[in-house]
Amino acid sequence: MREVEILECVLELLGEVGYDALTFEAVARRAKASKATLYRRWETKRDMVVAAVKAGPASVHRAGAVDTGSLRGDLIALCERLDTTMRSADATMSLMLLHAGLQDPDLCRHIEEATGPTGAKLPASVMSAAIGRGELPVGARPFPYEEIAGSVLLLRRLNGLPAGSEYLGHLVDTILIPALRASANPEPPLRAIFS
Amino acid sequence: MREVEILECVLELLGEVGYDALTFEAVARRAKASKATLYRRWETKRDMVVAAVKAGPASVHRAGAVDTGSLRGDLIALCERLDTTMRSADATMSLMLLHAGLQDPDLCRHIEEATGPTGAKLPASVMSAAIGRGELPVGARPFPYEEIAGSVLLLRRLNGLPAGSEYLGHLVDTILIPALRASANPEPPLRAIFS
Amino acid sequence: MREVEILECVLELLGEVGYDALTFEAVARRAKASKATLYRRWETKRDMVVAAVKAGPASVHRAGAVDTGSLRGDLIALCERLDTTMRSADATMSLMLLHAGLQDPDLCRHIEEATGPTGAKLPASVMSAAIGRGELPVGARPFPYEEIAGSVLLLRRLNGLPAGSEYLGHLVDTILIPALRASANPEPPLRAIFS
Amino acid sequence: MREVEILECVLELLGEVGYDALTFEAVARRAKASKATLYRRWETKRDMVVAAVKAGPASVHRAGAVDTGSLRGDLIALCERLDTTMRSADATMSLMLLHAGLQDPDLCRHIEEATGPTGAKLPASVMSAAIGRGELPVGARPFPYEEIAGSVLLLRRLNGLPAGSEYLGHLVDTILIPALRASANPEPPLRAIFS
DNA sequence: TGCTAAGCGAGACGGTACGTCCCGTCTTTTA
DNA sequence: TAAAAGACGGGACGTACCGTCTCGCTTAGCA
Repeated sequence: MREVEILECVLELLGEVGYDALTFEAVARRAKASKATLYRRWETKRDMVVAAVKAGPASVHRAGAVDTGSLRGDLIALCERLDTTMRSADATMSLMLLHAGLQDPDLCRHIEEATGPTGAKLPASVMSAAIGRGELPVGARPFPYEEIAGSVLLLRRLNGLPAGSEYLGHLVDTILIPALRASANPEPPLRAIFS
Repeated sequence: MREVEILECVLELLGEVGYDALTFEAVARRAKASKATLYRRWETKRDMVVAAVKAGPASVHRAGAVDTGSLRGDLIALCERLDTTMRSADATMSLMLLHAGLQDPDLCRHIEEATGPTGAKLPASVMSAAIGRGELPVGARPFPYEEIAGSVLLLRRLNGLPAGSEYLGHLVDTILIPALRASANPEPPLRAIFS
Repeated sequence: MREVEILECVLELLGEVGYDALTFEAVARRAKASKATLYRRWETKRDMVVAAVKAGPASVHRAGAVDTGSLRGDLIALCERLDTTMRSADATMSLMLLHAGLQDPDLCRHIEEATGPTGAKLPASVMSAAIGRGELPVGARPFPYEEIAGSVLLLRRLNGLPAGSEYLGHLVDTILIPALRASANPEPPLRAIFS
Repeated sequence: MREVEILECVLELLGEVGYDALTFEAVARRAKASKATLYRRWETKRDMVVAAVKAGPASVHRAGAVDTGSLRGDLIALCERLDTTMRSADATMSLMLLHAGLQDPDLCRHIEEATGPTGAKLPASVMSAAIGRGELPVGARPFPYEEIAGSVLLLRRLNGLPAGSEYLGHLVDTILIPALRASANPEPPLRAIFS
């Protein structure tokens, strides 16, 4: 179908020139399509790119499971993988996908499916291993990791700040692990603890 | 000096049409300046906007101190203020400033000075009050808040996700407070706790 | 068709501001056309103007035939008409048309057709009348007039020199009439005459 | 003096890029002069170029006298020299100099002095030789040649038309020689001749 | 000897036009 | 009969000159 060929061109061009420099004109040229044909299908550049990403083939870099033997090590490994994922695309692309994707659960899912374990999710295997080791209480939930890690690393990436092992260690120790530990019984009455 | 007048126009236009739609042409028209004059000073739109923000007057919306009587309330109030700050500019603006600014400590400081208490910092008064109330241990440090709150809220803002009181409560309870509590003596040996 | 409207504007502007001051921008403004539309059709200003002149309607100032009763009078009248024609356009226009036109027989013919009897040609009626009066020998040919008159008058015009009746009389008496008379039997053996 | 250096740059640039493409900016750059300095001296580009040509050194290509043994041969040789002279400069330069120069007798003389025998004048030696041979009557005057040759050849040059020996022969035979012969006793009553 | 004033370079300035590119809409042609 | 091909008005891009102007910095000459 025509649409598929067009979207392949979109992805090619995205890779070559980035999101900002991608134009309808160039897509039409590359796909030997009429601009009218493009506009008939997608109202905006964003729509077109989103469609292209949705249609894109699952990028098969399925990495293996994470298991370093400790929660701390696992979390750092996951963060590193996530950071790698982010730095592999260009900044605008990352941003565009985030900007577009998280408004669109559909696309969000497509990206996850397409890109495999990105480090944005905290795998159940890591959780259960940590609980088994006694590092996390039974009932701990992945929310803190998933809410925090992506945001913090993306912004550091956008801002050109490093996310080296020192920083990641600090992040894991002072934020992620305390929050994960507390996630089993959320919102305990504060008084109770210190009384 | 000519530069000041031009930058005022830049800020006006930024407010009116946003970053993406801001053009050299429009700035030149508004400032009754030649395009050559603009290009002589700033190579790119980003440079020009950054200069405008740096030069911009302190935006006097100095809000009062936060003191709701509880750490939880204070944190939620700070997050709300931060969210408001972010939503006051348009998305691309926020992003641009972040993208530009955090690479440039100068600009970073300028923004903070210009915009007053944005909610991006955890005021010492809030910390000490919480410690006085026994909500936080002596020695607690603001790092978790400052590292997390900005990132998470900005991304939610960029993604059009709500940051209502329900969400903020959850964020505060499951992430911020546990992490702040743990910040006094970071990296305790994990075993020690659960043994 | 769009092209015709545009070329009309070109001719208008040519008349108003002259060739040198004519710009693509102004044509686009006047014709409410995009500059791209102009550049798509004509690579250079000269091309555009040449096209406009080619397309231009026959300028209806068809003057009547010349017949003053003597060859001398007719020739002076023709020169005056030619001079008037030349001075009606601005210098650069004249030059441009000559420069462009005479390299392009097509355009050359178009100009002649468009502008009617310009005085650049020696009408057959003038020739035959002169022959009838005995002022020219049978077999006289218009070449000397046509080769000379245009060149000389154009250059005087370009150089701002006058071409008044005194000058024209001189030109006719000392150059045109002798040459026309000699044109019947060209290249007579020189000796024969003075022997 | 500063002016001399500047005018040298003008001549250099004239030679390199031609008249049309010559700009005040470029002259200022090359001469390391301020634009104000240029404008203080010359109001227009034409003025500046004219000044440069006036100041330019005499170009010493003084060619020898012409003497082929016949008037016809001499005239053709002179025309060829004139044509060569014209084709040595670029079209716009020729035109500019003519346009500027012939309005300005000063410059006109400067050009003649600077460029030596250009073929634009009919040397007295050629005239007297022709009279001696009986090819021209006593009292013949050079006006027809000088008025005609320059104009006709310049226009052919501007129009890219050839001025080969065939054409020159025709020009000499049908126009120049008859007119020169008639120049001794101008304006004979026409009737007288054919009666 | 010290001061003043002219001339200079440097280049900023508001403008205008350049020629290119892309936008989003539209007709016209081809298969 | 839908798609390609691409013309169209619009408008921003970044560059180059225009002609005017204000700066300091020489560098005299005059005091």
